[in-house]
Order: sequence, then structure tokens, then C-alpha cells
Amino acid sequence: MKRNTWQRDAVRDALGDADGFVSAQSLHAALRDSGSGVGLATVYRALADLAVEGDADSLQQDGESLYRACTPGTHHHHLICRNCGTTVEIAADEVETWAHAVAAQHGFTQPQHIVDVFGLCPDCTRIATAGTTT
Amino acid sequence: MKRNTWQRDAVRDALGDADGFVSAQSLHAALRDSGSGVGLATVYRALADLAVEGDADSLQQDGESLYRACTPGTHHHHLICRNCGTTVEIAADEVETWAHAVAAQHGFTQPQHIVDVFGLCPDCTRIATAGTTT
DNA sequence: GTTGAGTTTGACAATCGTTCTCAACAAAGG
DNA sequence: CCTTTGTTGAGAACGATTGTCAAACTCAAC
Repeated sequence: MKRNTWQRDAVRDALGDADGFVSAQSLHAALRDSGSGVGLATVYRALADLAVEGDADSLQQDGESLYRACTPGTHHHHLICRNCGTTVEIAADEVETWAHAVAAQHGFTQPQHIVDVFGLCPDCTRIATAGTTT
Repeated sequence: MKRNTWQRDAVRDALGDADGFVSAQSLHAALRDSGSGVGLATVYRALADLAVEGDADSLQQDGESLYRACTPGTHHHHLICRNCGTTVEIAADEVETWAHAVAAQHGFTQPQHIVDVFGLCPDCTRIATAGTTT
């Protein structure tokens, strides 16, 4: 049986409030800031649950897992600013098709794919360019 | 100055001998097996160097970094069997183009992308199917 | 061949993210 | 209300990775 606890809701809310991808640790810190004394282990558990249920996307950067609330049920990918963390959801039918085609081409079945694009968002591009043009 | 040590060569060789992606830890174990008393820290350092120089690809799975020797200089992606670890290098011009287009569309610059396809290779598919078809 | 300078190594500790443990707790149903 | 049973939380445990630092080694010059 799955129980509904305010802790889990708090994690879900905090994840929804976060802008881009956040680590479990920073989410825990944010929760502690907002007064919710949620334990770290609980945050990890809640995030893992959310990811399994499809309410959150996760990706691994460097050595930690980052999570982000996402529209449940839809398969999509992300365009992430590597400077400020801004994230844009992108539907990627083209890539879906490509992945399936490539897999089939080599006799592979049950293709799953990891596709994420990192870059500099318009704002950060402007700043970076201004800094470089010395 | 960059020096040439037998340890670094040993790591490079071991990586070349490995079939698919291997973790730093297992590579270290393999090296120890083959008699080369290379330290763990050295393996990590060598792998990081190889990855930077473009002689090795790295990806993160679960919570550890996996490495694999690759043809230097070429940008490519991988089709990886999630069961046996077999890896196929795939040139992905289509995806390159797509990634750039998507990035540009949203005003993002300097796009880098993580694209890996996991699936079941022909052999593992056969086995899995045989097992499922009870 | 020898010397010297500076990089690399390696054993171990430290660090960091994540998971486990287990007693206390609280949610859902009777 | 009471019982049942999943959930929480504090801290320990854990595993991968990185830092530390003296000793070893490589390279180039002599």
C-alpha cells in the first residue's frame, strides 16, 4: 500500500518550484529553509519514487543525480543551460525515430535513449560573449 | 610537460582490450590481474586524461563513470546492450544536426549533447525472447 | 653515463553523494 | 479507538572518486 504523507507532497512541491534540475541535496536544503524538517533520506526516497512514477525526470551530471518535475506521461528531452541551469523541455519525435531506426539497424531491440542537450541560454551567451570580446 | 609512463600505457591498453564500457574500478582490477601493479588513483587519473584527450569516451551509469576506448578525433555516439554490454559506435550526423537546430531555435549556443542508446543486442534479444515465450 | 628538475606514482585518508538500519511514528481501514 | 503496516528520520555504513605528499621515475641537458 502507498501512503500519502505531507513529506512526499513537500518534496513534490519543492521540485515543482525549482527552476531547472536540482540535486537531492539542494532540494533538501531548500526544504529545510522553507521550514519543512524533512529528512535527507526521505527526500532521496521521494525523488526516486517520483522518478519511477514518471512525475520527475532525472539525469546524472558529474556524479550526482539531478531531478526535475515534468509533465507526467510524456516522453521528452531537455535543453539545459550549462551556466544558469535554465531548462527547456523539447519534444523530440525526430530523435525518437532515429533512435529506433539505429537500434533496429543493428538488430537491437527495446531501445531506450538518453538524449540531453547542454548549451548556453540566450542570456548567458550574451554575458559570455561580452566577457570574451575584450 | 607530459610524460610517458608505462602505467598510462597499461591503462590505455587495458581499455583497448575491454569489450564494452568498463568502470575505473574493474579496469584497475583487470590490470592487477594481468600483473601490472598500477594504483587505483593512477587508473582514475589516466582515464580522466584519456577522456580529455579524446582517446576515450565516458558515460555515467547509476553512480559510476564508465570508460571505453574510441577512435580519437571523431565525434560519435553509442548503441549499448544493456544486458551484455556490447557497444557499437554510431555516427549520428542526423542527431548532430537536430541538436544544433533545437539549440538555435531556443537561442542556445555552444550546444553539446549526450546521446546514448541502450537496448538489447541481437543475441540477448533472442535469449530474452526465448525466456519470455513460455 | 650522470645529473638535475619536475612530473607522476601509489598508499591511504578524506570527501561526497547515496543507501541502509531500525526504532518511533502516522495513515488508512475496521 | 485500535490495529496494521508502510513511512520517517538520525546517523552509520557504503562505494566511488579525489586529495595528499613523500618517494620514484622520466626526460633532457650536460
